[in-house]
Amino acid sequence: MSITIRDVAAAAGVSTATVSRALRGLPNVDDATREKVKAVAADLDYVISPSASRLASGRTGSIAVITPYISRWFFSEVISGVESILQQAGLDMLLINVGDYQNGHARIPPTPRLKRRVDGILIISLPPQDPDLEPILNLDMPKSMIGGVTEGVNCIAIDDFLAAQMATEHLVQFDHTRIGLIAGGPAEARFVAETQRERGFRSVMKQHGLQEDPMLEAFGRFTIDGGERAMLALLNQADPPTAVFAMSDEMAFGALQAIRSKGLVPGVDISVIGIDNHPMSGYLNLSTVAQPVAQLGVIAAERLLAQMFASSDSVHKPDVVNVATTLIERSS
Amino acid sequence: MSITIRDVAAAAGVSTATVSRALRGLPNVDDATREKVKAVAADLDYVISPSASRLASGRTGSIAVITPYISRWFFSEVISGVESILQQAGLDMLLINVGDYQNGHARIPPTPRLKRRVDGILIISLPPQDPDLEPILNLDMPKSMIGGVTEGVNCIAIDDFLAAQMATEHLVQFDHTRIGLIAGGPAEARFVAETQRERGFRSVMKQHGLQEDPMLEAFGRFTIDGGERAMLALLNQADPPTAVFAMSDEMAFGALQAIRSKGLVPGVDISVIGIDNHPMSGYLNLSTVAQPVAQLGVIAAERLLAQMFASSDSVHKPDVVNVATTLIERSS
DNA sequence: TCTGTTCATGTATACGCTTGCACTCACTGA
DNA sequence: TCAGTGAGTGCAAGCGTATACATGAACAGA
Repeated sequence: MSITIRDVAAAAGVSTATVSRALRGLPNVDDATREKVKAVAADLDYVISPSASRLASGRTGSIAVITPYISRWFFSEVISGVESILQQAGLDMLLINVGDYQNGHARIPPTPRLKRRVDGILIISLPPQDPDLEPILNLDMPKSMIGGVTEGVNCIAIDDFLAAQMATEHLVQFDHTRIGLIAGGPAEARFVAETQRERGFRSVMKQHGLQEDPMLEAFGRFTIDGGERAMLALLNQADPPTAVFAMSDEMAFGALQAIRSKGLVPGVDISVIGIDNHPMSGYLNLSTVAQPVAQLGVIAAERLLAQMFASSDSVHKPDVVNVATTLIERSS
Repeated sequence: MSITIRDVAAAAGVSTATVSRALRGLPNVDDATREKVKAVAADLDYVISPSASRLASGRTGSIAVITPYISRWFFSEVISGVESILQQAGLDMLLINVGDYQNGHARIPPTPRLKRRVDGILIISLPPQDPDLEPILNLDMPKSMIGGVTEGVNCIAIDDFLAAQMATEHLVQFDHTRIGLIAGGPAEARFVAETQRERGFRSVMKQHGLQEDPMLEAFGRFTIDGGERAMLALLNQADPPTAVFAMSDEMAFGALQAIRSKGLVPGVDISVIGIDNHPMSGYLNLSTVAQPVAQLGVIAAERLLAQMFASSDSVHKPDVVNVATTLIERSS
């Protein structure tokens, strides 16, 4: 019923081998032959059967993107960047949301879905303690990871340590001494980025001889709501902070809201700075450390492709790429 | 090198046919045999080769999700909803961004990527005039569409006409008479939703005998920036509106910003209402008509699955499902 | 006892392509 | 002239599974 490579071969008067080579752009095909085959294929509206091609060649032509969220801003931006590269390369993207169990669904281990199904894996910000992470890393195929520096894997991230330092330093330069921290969650459930940002924060505090007060630290779960609750908790203390570093802009948005709800003015009564440069940050006048989020996805995808198509003799050494961040000063 | 169904068959002392049936849960397999096969398969760490399975069965086990954007809030929410259902059903999601050319990439027609590659297609809000739409609709496989009511296709959407009426009515009830409209773009490049929302707006205006002034209408491209520019254009007129209906919350955010930048207070000097109930809307006190975005994706995916697994005798009639919306009154 | 039925299982082919290998032929340089 | 070369092409063997069909056993009913 559906037309196959044999139909094309017959119509073009060549063998199926030649059709296959002609359509895939392989060398050693006469130009005239190639054009004829292409014309016939187009005429017959023929498309290669991916299943057959994959089975015969052993290549799946698709790569898995593993992410804990799909719709959160950071992740959707990264995914968008990744997709643009994969589309150009003609690869399919298999998007796997491993965080879906957080929405009440049963957790489906992703490893079996990967084994014979993809040629490469791109991991977005999985925390090192994620139970799925190790089996994934053990799979023998090219990998690229965004945000979580891991031994032996091609990693790409901003320098979270530095970004946190920039943010904290910015607050210090306004002579703040009681500086609060809105982190994501407790240390035992953190992304690598969180840990680094905390370290950056503490290093600047220490450097300036500022006292770190556990009472000035709260968890915001990387959500707006969480940031608001965290900020309220900080504000409701006897001696609230005069400035706050939030590990993400979205948590900072919540913090701004909390501050206003107390009748205070961000940037006047309390300073707030985040990390991301979320599209809303400009409208909320939030100071932040900008990171090129979609670009992270683009670069990670490009490096994954480089691994996949690298000639085996060009020794591949996994390493870490850091992308630059920029301090953006606004009125908060 | 990699282990096949034959290895499992040999190890379990049965034929490959039995292994295939046992692992896929087909009937007419002895319980003891099935358990043994499963145990052996688990022991050997065997997973079915999707390529081979697809080739032999003719089913691809994956569905295409076609979208004009990935990272915009509405679309990422929908995609997230779709993914959760597909993951449960064990189907792969092939995400195709047909709007990528807007980012300067060459437009890659999606149709060839669909033909032998997927068992079903889920389309998110493609405008009817999109050149890719017709060839996609002509493909002979189950389809489900979100947001664009189209003949012969399973569609799911909110009642955009009604939603716009609710929004406009809300403004009218505050005795506004000069009501502006921030639409997405000009009529010749519109999503179906836009057209419906415009009709809803005009119907209420007409119903209350309010004059529609072309000078009170602007295009915001469904972005924050666009909304801001549109609102500024409206405000810079001799006789600016006293209230504005924006077709999306994100454009409304921009409008709020523009209003404040003119020293005016939203909800006091000028009322604004949007559609979506974006997560930021609460923080910006934006009145809006809420739509269950992720739910749209869930329902569309479920209905697509229903089509795919429907017995052929159960006559399938494509139709339109409307999801309820809710007016949310805030101070804007 | 015999036939018909159902269930459990095996046999063997088809799915549509890729690719190693062999072949032809024109062309080169000795 | 002839071996050597390399480009262009065809042949045919897989790739790993699904499934139509065949087989055999167990069992029921007459």
